[in-house]
Amino acid sequence: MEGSNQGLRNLADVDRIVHEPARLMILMVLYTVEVADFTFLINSTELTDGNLSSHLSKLEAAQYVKIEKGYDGKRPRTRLRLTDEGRRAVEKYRNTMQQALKDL
Amino acid sequence: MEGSNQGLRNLADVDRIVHEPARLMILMVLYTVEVADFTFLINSTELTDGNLSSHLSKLEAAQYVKIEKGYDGKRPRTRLRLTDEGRRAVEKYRNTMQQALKDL
DNA sequence: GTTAATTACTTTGCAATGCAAAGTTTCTGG
DNA sequence: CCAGAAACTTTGCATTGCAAAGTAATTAAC
Repeated sequence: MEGSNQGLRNLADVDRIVHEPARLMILMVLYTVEVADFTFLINSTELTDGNLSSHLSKLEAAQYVKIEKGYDGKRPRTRLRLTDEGRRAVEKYRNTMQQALKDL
Repeated sequence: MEGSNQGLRNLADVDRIVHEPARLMILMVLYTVEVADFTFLINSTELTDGNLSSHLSKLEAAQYVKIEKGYDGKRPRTRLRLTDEGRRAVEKYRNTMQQALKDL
C-alpha cells in the first residue's frame, strides 16, 4: 500500500475554485437543493450581495454553475444550479479533503 | 435541533492560516511527527524551499509553529514543531471541515 | 587553494484574489 | 413624484501565494 501521506500529497492540488470557503458554501447549497435563486443564496450563505455575485461569476467561468437570468413578473430573478462538472468537482473535493483529514 | 446547514455556516470563518493547502500539509506533518527539520518538510510536502520558508514564517507569526534554529555540526538545521495553540487550531479546523463535508 | 556546485535558507516581485464599498437599474409605498 | 428597497454588477485596494532571485556557509573538483 502507499504511505499514509498519500492524502497529504493530494492537498497540493485541491481545486482552488471549490476550496475557497465562500464558494464551498455556495456549492454545498446548490449540491443539495439543485436550484436556488440569488436571494436564497444570500440567506443561506450570509454572503454580501457583492461577494455572492463575484463568486458566482467565478463559478460560472469555471463552468461549475449555470446562471439563468429571468424575471419573476417584472423583478429580475437569477436562478443558479450546479452543472454536472460542478457536481463532479464538489465530489472530488469532498473525497480529497475527507481522505486527507481522516488520518490526521 | 439546528438546521442541517450549521456545518455550512461555520465555513464562513474557517481559519485561513490552516485552510491554505500548503500550510495544511505542513501542519499535518508536524501534527503526526511532533518535530521535523526543514529538509524533511521539503521532502514530505514537496513544496519549494522558498514557499516552505514563507509559509513557516506565517505559521510562526500565527504562533502555530515554533522555529528552532540550530546547527548539525557546521550546517544550519532548523527544527519545527507545533505549538499547543497550533495543535488546537488543527483539531478545530479538522472538526469544522469534517462536519461541513459530512452531510454534503 | 581557488573555483564550482550544493545546502539551507530568506527576500523580492508580481499577478491574482477576496472583500467592502460604490454604482446601476428597476420597482414599490406613501 | 420621489424616497427607499430589491437585485444585482463593478470598482478599488490591501493581502496573498508562488516563482525567481539573493545570501551565506560548506563541500567537491581540479
